[in-house]
Amino acid sequence: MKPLIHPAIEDVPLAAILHALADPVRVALFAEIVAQDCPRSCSRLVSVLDAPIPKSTLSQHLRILREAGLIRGERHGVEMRNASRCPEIETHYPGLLTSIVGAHEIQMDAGKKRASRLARKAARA
Amino acid sequence: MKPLIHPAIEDVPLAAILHALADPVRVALFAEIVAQDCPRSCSRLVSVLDAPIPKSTLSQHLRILREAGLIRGERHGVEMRNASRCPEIETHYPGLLTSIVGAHEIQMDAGKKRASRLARKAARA
DNA sequence: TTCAGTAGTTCTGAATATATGAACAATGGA
DNA sequence: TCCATTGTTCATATATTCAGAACTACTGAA
Repeated sequence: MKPLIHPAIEDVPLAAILHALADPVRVALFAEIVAQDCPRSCSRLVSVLDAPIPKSTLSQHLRILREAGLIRGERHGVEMRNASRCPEIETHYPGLLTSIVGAHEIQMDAGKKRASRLARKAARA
Repeated sequence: MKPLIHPAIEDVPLAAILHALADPVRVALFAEIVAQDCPRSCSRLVSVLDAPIPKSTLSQHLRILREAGLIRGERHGVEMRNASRCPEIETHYPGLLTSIVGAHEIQMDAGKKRASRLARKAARA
């Protein structure tokens, strides 16, 4: 089992941070980790996703978030706990993560509204 | 010559916006377009990049920015003028682009400082 | 009108990245 | 020890991206 990589924020190119969050699954995972104050295990994280994903894929996604400096992972026995590194990043790139997570929530809300509009329309027909 | 695609912001997934900006060349292009108040032609844009890139690559990068709703392109005679769509996006995702462009500038400054530190070190040796 | 030059675009194959099933490693009980 | 649980790594099929070559579209000059 290879040791986990946690780069210093100043060593992470902005492109890597944006790339890590430029994936619907990964923003959702990150937003959940940020929202909860206690670290989340991988298996608990899957449950917040719309569609279930294979665990190998989840593992890769979390590695990308980790190596982009966005989360910190710690192995506790058999499970892996994932915590956000927001405060560190906030000092280096003020407002960046807040606005991205905010945009993600705006998008989720818009999606819900669209879905319920479609549902009402279907119910009338 | 295919017509240019300019999607409505609400139809662009957040992932597409972040993906478009998750590339060093594309953020640099976008930051330049945002910084200038008058639209920039493709050829003028190349000059702001550190390394010159082939025009086919530039064309693809600008298409990605366009289809992510970030810029608006207009053909004027033989040239293509690229303008930012920041105001529209700002109303939909407040603060998003400001903080990303801001982060890009922070990164550029850090890069410059690092370079001049290395230069001084080399001069001493 | 034809030609040459300029500014971008599209096509295409090679290089690169991503997703996932299968095999594997690590830990904690029974 | 054996098994269940959690997650990682490997192999490979699939998808994306880059950049050279060929192309389109427009302009001005002859």
